[in-house]
Amino acid sequence: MSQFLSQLNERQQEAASTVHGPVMIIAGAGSGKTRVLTYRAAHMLAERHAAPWQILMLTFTNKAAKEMKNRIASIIGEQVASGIWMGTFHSIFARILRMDGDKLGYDRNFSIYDTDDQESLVKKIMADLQINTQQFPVKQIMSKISASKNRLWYPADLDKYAVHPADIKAALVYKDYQVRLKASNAMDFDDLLMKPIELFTKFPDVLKKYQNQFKYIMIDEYQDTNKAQYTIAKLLAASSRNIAVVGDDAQSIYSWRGADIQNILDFEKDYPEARVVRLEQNYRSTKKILAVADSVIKVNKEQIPKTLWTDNDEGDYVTLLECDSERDESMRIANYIQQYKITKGMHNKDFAILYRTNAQSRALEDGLRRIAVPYIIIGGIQFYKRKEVKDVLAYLKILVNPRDTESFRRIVNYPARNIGDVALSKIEEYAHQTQKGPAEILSVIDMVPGLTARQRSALQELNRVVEETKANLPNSPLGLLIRTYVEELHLISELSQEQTQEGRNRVENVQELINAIEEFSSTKADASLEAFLQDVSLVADTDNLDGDKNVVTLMTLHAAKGLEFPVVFVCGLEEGLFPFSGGADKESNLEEERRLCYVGITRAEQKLFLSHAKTRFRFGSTEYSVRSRFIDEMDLTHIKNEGQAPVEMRNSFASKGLDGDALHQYAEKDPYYWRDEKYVQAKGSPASKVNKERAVIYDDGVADIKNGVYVEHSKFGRGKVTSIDGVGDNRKAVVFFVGHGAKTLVLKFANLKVVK
DNA sequence: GGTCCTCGTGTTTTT
DNA sequence: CACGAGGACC
Repeated sequence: MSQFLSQLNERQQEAASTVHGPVMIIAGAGSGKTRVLTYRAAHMLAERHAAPWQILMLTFTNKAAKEMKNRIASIIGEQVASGIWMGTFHSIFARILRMDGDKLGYDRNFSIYDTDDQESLVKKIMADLQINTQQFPVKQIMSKISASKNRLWYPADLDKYAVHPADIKAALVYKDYQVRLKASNAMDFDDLLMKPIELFTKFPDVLKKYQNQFKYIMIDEYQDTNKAQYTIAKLLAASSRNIAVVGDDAQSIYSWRGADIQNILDFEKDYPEARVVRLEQNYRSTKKILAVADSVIKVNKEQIPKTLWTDNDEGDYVTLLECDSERDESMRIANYIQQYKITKGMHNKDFAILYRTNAQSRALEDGLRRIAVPYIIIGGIQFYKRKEVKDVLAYLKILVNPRDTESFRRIVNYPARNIGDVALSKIEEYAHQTQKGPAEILSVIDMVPGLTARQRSALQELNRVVEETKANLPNSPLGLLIRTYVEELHLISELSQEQTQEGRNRVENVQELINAIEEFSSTKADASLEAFLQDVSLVADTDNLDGDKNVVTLMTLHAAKGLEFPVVFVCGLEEGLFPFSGGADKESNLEEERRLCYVGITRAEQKLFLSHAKTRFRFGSTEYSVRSRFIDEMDLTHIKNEGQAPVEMRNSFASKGLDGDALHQYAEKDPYYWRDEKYVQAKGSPASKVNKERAVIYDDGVADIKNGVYVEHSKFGRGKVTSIDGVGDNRKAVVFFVGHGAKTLVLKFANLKVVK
């Protein structure tokens, strides 16, 4: 047994050293499952059971993959670790499809359609098929198609099992949808899982090739796999049977995306010889936090019984906050953060605020801004989904995949070229007739009947730029090439015409995208444009969470899975919101909500806060809410109910350094101010803005400077802050220095240090 | 074919 | 309330 396995407990060792045959690791929250997986891989490599490329590790998020790769690298070295096939199901199988997808009739440069692309395509199909979108909403049809694919159903299956008129329509659309995707040389997210199965079933030799290569398979978060993922794993592991899965049925929270908890419950049926290891010692949380988590989860009927225990301290009580409104909730959370920083010496990055829906973040942000606590929001609107970014990406996609109709449609009239629906359909018609992609028609645009001279010349110019860029693609630095491309397309000048903050942000986002390309091309082994496009199609916001920044983290409970923080706030514990109900709530949905609650609680290491608001602004009006049943299910002996906020605090908005009205005035004048990262960048933190919407507000040092705090100035020495005012770059403090008297200092320049 | 405006609608969670 | 889609007008 490798030396380093001694760093694991007995159960963990068993899981990590059982290399051959099927293994199921039931790993409770905080029981060190990532540790086990990484040590298991390291052990296999160190003992020469396997070469790196024979190991396939599938994770749920890119972030998890990255982290594991780093950890393995730190144990046995970068060189070896980088050879492991590690990534999300989607990214690994996209890679495989790029190599072998040609057998299914796809070009290796296939596009990956995101939800927007899907929607626009489905909409078009429904219009062509004359299906009423009032009666059958596009979103509904889309989700039926997606659900079918996750179940590995083809259009005929959906039709056969239809129980609702919408199912029949969906089957019709689905059929056409697949035809058009293929014609566009494109796949959607679901295809990335479904097509490999098709590939493996139709071409047994291809399956054999990968079976021979991947001698050892490990799957993280197995409870969240869907039918398609399950099937892929089963196919690949069929000959070696060296498959190790890690999961926790109590943390299954993705059934709405087709995840089937049965996959983990039935593992032993599929692999009767499986070794089952249970990891029940929690290293993360205090006894009280675990007890509360346990009291919630045990209400669920459907679960594998298990006892999670810990050697950690008893810990502090869990604090329950009864708030008047979401505004009150945010203020009290912010105040606790401030208080913990001062009295317990904690840092911003030690806190996480978790909520059920993204919409809740607004109010919470307000609370943090009032007392100048820097934060980052994970999720929300994603960088790669922004219009201006998608436009540029669409221009890039038509370079490598000229058959991509959605991308073509997106860019053909942006910037304006006088191409409307009429002209577009003429082009598409011609493309269809000549069996070509729409972007390929550009070079023979004169052949398309019925276009005006103005339209022709605009498209010829577009063609010139596209062809030129294509010609230079193989032998120019990618970043520079794209920069020129964007320049020649006048994309930036188009955006700069808007003299608004919004417009300036857009320009910045485009620049940032180009920076991302440059970074990609200088760091990746496969630095091709195709690889880049594939990569960005599959990134999520959560992937970019970096622990380096000292800021409070705000995110949904879903996004929090797999993470941990010293102090966690789970807020909005109200009936209807959490558990969330969209009308009829079935018991199984409720159980999933409860698991989500369990996930939230178990993110906390030392201290957990729970909160609910008695009134909440929803659907445009203030509604009364009843506190969540989850609170009532909890073991109250570990919970301290703080009740309502003390009266003085409820009235003390103005004394927190920033007056409410002033804040709103400022926000109105410049709504993007708060989301502007430039301020932080000026302070010497040049982090990439990619995926970081609504990011950091203040540099941390500035946030700590408050009334009454002692500070050190390079020239005046020590002083005491007597008042403070303003926001951002204009934030000023009056500081009384011994021997110098009171000075008004602009914090941005003064470079004050807080004296502890 | 573009733009402006109004009206309507909808808000779960994401690879 | 905030945003988008679609309609009317230029």
